[in-house]
Amino acid sequence: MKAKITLKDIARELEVSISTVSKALKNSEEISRDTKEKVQAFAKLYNYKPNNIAISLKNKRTKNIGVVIPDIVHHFFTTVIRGIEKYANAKGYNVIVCLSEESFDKEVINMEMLANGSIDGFIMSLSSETQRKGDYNHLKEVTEQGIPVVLFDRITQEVECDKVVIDDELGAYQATKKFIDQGKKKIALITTDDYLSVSKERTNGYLKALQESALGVNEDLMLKMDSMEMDEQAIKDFLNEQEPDAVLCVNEIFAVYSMRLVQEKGLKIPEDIAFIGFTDGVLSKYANPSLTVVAQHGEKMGEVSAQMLIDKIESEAEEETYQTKILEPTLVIRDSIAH
Amino acid sequence: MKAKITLKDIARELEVSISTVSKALKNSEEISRDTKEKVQAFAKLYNYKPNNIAISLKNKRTKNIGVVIPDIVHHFFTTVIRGIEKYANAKGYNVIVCLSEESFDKEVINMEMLANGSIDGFIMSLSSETQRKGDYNHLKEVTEQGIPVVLFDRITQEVECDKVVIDDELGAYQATKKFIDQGKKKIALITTDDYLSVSKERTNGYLKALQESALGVNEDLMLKMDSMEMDEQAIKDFLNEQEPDAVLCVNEIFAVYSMRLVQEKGLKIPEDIAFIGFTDGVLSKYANPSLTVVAQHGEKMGEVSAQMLIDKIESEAEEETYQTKILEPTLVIRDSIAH
DNA sequence: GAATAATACGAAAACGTTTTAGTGTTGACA
DNA sequence: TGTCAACACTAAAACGTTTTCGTATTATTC
Repeated sequence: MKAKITLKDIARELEVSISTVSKALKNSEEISRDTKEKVQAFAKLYNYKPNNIAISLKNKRTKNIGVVIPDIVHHFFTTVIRGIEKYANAKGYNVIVCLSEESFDKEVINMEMLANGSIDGFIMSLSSETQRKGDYNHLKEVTEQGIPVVLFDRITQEVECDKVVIDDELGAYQATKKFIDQGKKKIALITTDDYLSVSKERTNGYLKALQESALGVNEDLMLKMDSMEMDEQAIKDFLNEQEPDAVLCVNEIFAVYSMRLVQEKGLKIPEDIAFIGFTDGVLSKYANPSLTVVAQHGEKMGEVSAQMLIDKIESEAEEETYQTKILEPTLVIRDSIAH
Repeated sequence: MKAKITLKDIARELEVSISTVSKALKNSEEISRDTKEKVQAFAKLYNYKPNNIAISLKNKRTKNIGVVIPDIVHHFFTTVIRGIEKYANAKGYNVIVCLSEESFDKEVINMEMLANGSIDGFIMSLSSETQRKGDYNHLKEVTEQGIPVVLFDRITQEVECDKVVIDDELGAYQATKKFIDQGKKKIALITTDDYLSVSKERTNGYLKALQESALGVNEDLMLKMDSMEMDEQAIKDFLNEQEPDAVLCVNEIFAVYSMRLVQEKGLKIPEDIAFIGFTDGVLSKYANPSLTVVAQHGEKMGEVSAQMLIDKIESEAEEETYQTKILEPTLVIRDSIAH
């Protein structure tokens, strides 16, 4: 086991000062060619690598980004992480991932843990509990300390920071409109409670499309689930009672599960009943029939978030201007609707 | 914007020394009750939190774990991360996630980046390229520096370190045996090339079960895909030519895709042809029919890995004893086989 | 030959902690 | 009154860097 070598070790070995070693390794003009060559050769031989922690302490820059998300076993979030990781890594940053598991307390603890010097900035998506409580003091504290924050997807207007979302309302609007254009008459919505910012937006888009149409809104055709968990019985009852001919679901799982239910009843997809979900994950692609979805472009979202964050981190300026980037959703047409 | 307060600030404000402040905050016996109360009150008022970086530099402990995996948009790996995160977080550790994207070079770069002080240990699963090349020098260098490493799932015997795997051979053996017991005669295997340690193990289990049975091995019934990518045409051709009555796939995607293919041909699952896959992900659960799988218990694997790593990190002893933990796979029975 | 400039290097502070080894003051005891 | 211990605190080193400022030596100029 050979321990890491430090500047001090090199200095002692070569009988020069630490400053000389440091400068020599940086190819400073101050140091003679002879000394530089000697030091660099020695450093290379012993595989010297500067200690990141020491540099962080000196520079007050860690080159770490904290990512706090509610859940990682979720296709959308993993694609976002991938996008963040890609961009961040190319810029020499590491990504520290923390999971809030939809819990307010965990979100707070994780942020506090990271905010004490471990990271240069946060990228996060709010836990459902946080959105329900509407308590954003942990975010405000962090921004007040001058730590940049980028919120994505599950955001709030109550915190001043950069934000990245897709136009969820537009996505739901386009999907609903698609159903209307295809002559569907009983267009249902399966969603979660409105405290989730995204669910609310999506519901709005659904409502808007229906209001603009001849169909109008029928509250009975809207199923609001209490939590993110699948309540299989609730969906079953809902579909049996309402017998819609089209269903918009706020995620893939609701959609795929619903498809199986109606298929068991002998209905044909998309002739008898059509489906559109949100999130372009593996489920949608490999479902039978494959599911038409509103793609959220998670990877792009991650990249944009990382870019905004790193720009803020690296900009010397203390401008307090924040922007919200709105990405366009795309309808990915598959076999769960006519085409 | 209020900047973070340091020990020095408190010391100056209260006209005591930095050491006194440090000790007072630690409730040291050396400090008088008066002073302790004064310091602690002040610290609380100004929300003092020690700087993690400074502590890391002092202690030579970062309380960070580096996780290097090939891919994050993959259910198995995300469950492992969740397991790691859960355990690590409970122990006060943060998780830095790096993606090798199945690339040897990225794996090396990521490890080098983290090995210079950023983390206390690694948990990793090898990239396919690394396994193909068989070059593990980056791992050896790290272990030689005394940085503990835990390999999981995609491992190698060429590096001395702790390891966690599931018994892939046993899983495949049990699955194949299940088919045999159910009277299947033409049992096919769809796998990837053998350089992936897990594929090899699974193939062995499949072969072993067949050899022990009256059926024996038929090489034609084995399809080896070149890469992890789905080659849809290859699978289509294979199924058409061989017409198996049972198929074991090394992942969910191969299985779900295959199921759709045979359903389009009018075959009934599981009567005409049965399927078992690996990885208990969302796809298996929501596929139609739902897919029987060999569950890999990713979350458990993550927890065990994190536990082994943190034990090593925190054990003072310099024992050079390494263990390999083998987790038992479980067959999760669903509708893609008779039951 | 003296003043100046250029060269090559080192000392020391700084980042924010922790911790060891003092140090000065007080009170008790013989 | 001198010794010793207890108490409450401080100085300083250490972790591994970077960087500013200072300085000794040599070279250049008039």
